[in-house]
Amino acid sequence: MNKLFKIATWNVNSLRVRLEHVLTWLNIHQPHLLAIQETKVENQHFPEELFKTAGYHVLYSGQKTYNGVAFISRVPMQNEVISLPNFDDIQRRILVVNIKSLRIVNVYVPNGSNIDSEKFIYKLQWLKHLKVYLQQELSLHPNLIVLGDFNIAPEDKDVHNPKIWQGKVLASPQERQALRNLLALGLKDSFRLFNNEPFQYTWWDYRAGAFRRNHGLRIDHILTSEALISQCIACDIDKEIRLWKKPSDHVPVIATYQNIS
DNA sequence: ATGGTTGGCTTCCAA
Repeated sequence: MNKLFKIATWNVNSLRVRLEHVLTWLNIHQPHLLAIQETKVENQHFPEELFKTAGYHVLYSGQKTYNGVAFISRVPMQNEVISLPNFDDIQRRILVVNIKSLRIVNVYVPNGSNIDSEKFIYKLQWLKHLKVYLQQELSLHPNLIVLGDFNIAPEDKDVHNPKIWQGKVLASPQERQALRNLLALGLKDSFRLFNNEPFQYTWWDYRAGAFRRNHGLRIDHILTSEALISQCIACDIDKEIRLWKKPSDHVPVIATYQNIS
């Protein structure tokens, strides 16, 4: 059993607008599993048949206009969870599945707007409840992967201009502490297992030529539990597709695992 | 360069 297992995350910023991109990207990369965020589509309108025809299994949790998460998979999945326990929330931001021996958590962490806002308080609350939930998950499922749009740049080297971003939403000390609290449960930032270089981003603002200037942030992550680390053999950002016509403002992150049974 | 872009059943809000 040395077959490689590829898992990706991608905030598509509207699945309906990005449908062709997603199908094309799946064809090129052939991941076993893709976790997507910001589908912005209600369940009744999810393009399920299209993915099924292309040979994929799908699971989704969506709402009108905002948020929404989904899994697209080559292999069957068992849906387990679609909301954080003990946290009353109508926003569709989490989806959890079992695939093979893996437990996989897809998250769309709240953006937080700015640090003086109600939305920021909601973001920190959401992350606090996520931590409690993941602690419980890890005790039951050691082979855990948590991936998605975390809306947090872990360190200054994940930010194109740390001076401008200092204390701002997506890079504030409170958010970074919340992310460290998740990592302290026994999770690793998979990308940083293989690449310690700065200027490696997953999101660029649509405005002001941010991509052209590489004015980005690394806010999309794949966290791998300690039990799985030795099986994680690569983690890469697919920056190129930000050059496609009408791209999402985020690009995919792909992790490769070996010996998954 | 304190600007500007995208998506959404839109005329402003969220990112």
